[in-house]
Amino acid sequence: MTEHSPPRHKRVTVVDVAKAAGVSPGTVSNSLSGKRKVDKDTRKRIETAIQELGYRPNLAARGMRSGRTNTIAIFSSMPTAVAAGPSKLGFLMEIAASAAVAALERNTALILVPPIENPIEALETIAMDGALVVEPEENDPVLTLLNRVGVPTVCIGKPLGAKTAYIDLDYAVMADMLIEHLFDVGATRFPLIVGASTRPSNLAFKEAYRAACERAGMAEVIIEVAEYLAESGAAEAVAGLMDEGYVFDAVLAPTDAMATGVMQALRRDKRAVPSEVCVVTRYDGFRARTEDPPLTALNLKLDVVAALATRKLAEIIEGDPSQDPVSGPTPSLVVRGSSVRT
Amino acid sequence: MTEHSPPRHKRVTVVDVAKAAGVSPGTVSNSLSGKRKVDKDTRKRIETAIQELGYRPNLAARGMRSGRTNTIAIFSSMPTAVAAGPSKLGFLMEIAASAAVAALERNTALILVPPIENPIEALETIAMDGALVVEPEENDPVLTLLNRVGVPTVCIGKPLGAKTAYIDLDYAVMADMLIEHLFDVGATRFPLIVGASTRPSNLAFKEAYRAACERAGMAEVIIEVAEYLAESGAAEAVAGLMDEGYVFDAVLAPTDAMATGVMQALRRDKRAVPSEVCVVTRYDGFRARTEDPPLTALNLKLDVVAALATRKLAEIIEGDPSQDPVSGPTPSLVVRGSSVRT
DNA sequence: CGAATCCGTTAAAACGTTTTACTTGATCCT
DNA sequence: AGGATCAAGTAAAACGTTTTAACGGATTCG
Repeated sequence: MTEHSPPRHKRVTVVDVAKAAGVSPGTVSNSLSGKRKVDKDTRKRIETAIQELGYRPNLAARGMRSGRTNTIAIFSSMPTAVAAGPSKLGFLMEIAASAAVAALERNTALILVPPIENPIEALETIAMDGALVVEPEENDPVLTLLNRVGVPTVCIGKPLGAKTAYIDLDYAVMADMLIEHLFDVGATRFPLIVGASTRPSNLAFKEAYRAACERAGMAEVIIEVAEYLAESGAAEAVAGLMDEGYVFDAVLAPTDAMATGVMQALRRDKRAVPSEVCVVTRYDGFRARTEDPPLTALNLKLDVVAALATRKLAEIIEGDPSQDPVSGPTPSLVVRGSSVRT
Repeated sequence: MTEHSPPRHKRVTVVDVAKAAGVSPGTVSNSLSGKRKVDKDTRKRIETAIQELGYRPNLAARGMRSGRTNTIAIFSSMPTAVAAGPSKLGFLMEIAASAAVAALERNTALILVPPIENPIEALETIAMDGALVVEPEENDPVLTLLNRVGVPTVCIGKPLGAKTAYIDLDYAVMADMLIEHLFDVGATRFPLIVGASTRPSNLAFKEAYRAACERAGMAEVIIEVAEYLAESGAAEAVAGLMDEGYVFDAVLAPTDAMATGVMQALRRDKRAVPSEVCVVTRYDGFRARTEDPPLTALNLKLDVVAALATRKLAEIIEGDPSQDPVSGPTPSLVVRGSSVRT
């Protein structure tokens, strides 16, 4: 267009290909999409014409005609997460990365949508067939907007205050796995250090922990820590416990940043991990792996979660009206040095 | 919209709006785009019609007509990075997150493209006006493909073996900042632990280190570590140095994973950081921040880098033929416990 | 043998915008 | 007053596909 030297090749279109192959554009389209039968021989001619001319379909045109954009968006609080520190970022990104792969396998592109003041504007800016929302908050504004506008949506983690298909991450099972493990390695008394918000995972952990205490006749010690000061908050909490003379032989700290804080506090008090105190956390991210000793955690199989979500979304886009939740994969326990003597 | 007994609302189009406002479709278009003057009064009527009908433009149609998709892609080796561990992932994602924001500010969506066996296929699947490539390798296949097909491209970090616009990350400056800092805090002898590949950053660090040795009359000790075993490789390297009786009071380990390895080795040998040995690294990511003590590093201002890259790409897409590199922001030193007594 | 079915193909209609080339009436100069 | 400029708007073409309805010819069926 604006080139001064290069004689801009006009775009090669399907009609050019059709001419070259001596057929009609419709046939080329059918050959490409496979929606209708086309003769072996003509298909070959079309194929070679495409090669020769270097034809590449115009996706916008295709999208307009078919009403599909072959694009899904993932709404993530990424930049927030960048600020919030790498563990949340890691979580989001592990999902985004896997979702991108899963989407591409379905010939779909994944758009990264950062959090925005005015999400409605994003919808007029970004073409999408559907949306993925990662761990929506209660009455998530983005989610309600998507619903209102009628964009097919799948949440990862159960949305509170909105009905939408979602991948069910069973926090209760996660909690039980970790708690069982602690009992298995001989723990008899341990507090739960948990986020103070009403986020579903927090609630589930509290409930599971209470039930376990009930069953085992263990004293209940739940400490709620404001989420935004996860690390230091947890460290203080544990330090407080020790000051009070509370005796414990393990700590259950589902949020990994809090687990890091717990480890700091223990180190400062010269409590050996795991010989004196075991520590376990939920998300097996960077923090868990690089602690010293590394932390026992759960493999949440986020790649599977992302793939499931992407598939479900594709189905809804295809017209499947079912809004039923899909259960996520069962996590597996990754036993590390923080809960077992090597 | 989402009704289950769906009396499927036909899409509201620009002609519906035009009818409602008593004008022609063209005028609606002009009003929306602002490309031509339209009367204050009519514009208002159009505005209200849009509100009333809930009109939302069909981006595919718009894209087809205008030849723009308002979409850029970021090619990243993300899943590879997931596998490679969180520091590389963090680096990529910090950039992706910021690029997403910068793009959205330009009414552009950012597509996350995972690495693929057959990148050519991605181009027929994903509509994009341009592409961002993060730290391309030498003769990067994706990059050459993009160039061949004529997709406007901006690299982050200088591409070797391809001419494309890029954001120049000045590794030499980074190296000098770290080296100067070490001298400033009194270091007199330190090795360089560096990746073995020909990646530009590795070369720049080696060169800067050599020059500094020359200037300061310091013995040159460069240890190259295979990148894929960054952490353990670096740990072994440092252990080896200590075994040989090499005396040093600091370590320059630009790759953060290697810095982590260095710290491990020092801990094992009971060398106190920073009192006996200072350690510095380049990327101020999660690793640097969570080491104990946390590592002195550089704030690379990746958000600025991403914004610059996005802007440059937009300019090229707009038709600016200049392929000149854009210099990235000057990093700033983040001094932490690993190089200074608190 | 005539009717029905099937197969591969095609011409033309759509998809929803933006842009181009024209209109129309008003305002401006000398 | 007569032409030129201008402002605001319009009708229609164009963008590159996919899809629909129709078509001729071959095959099958009764």
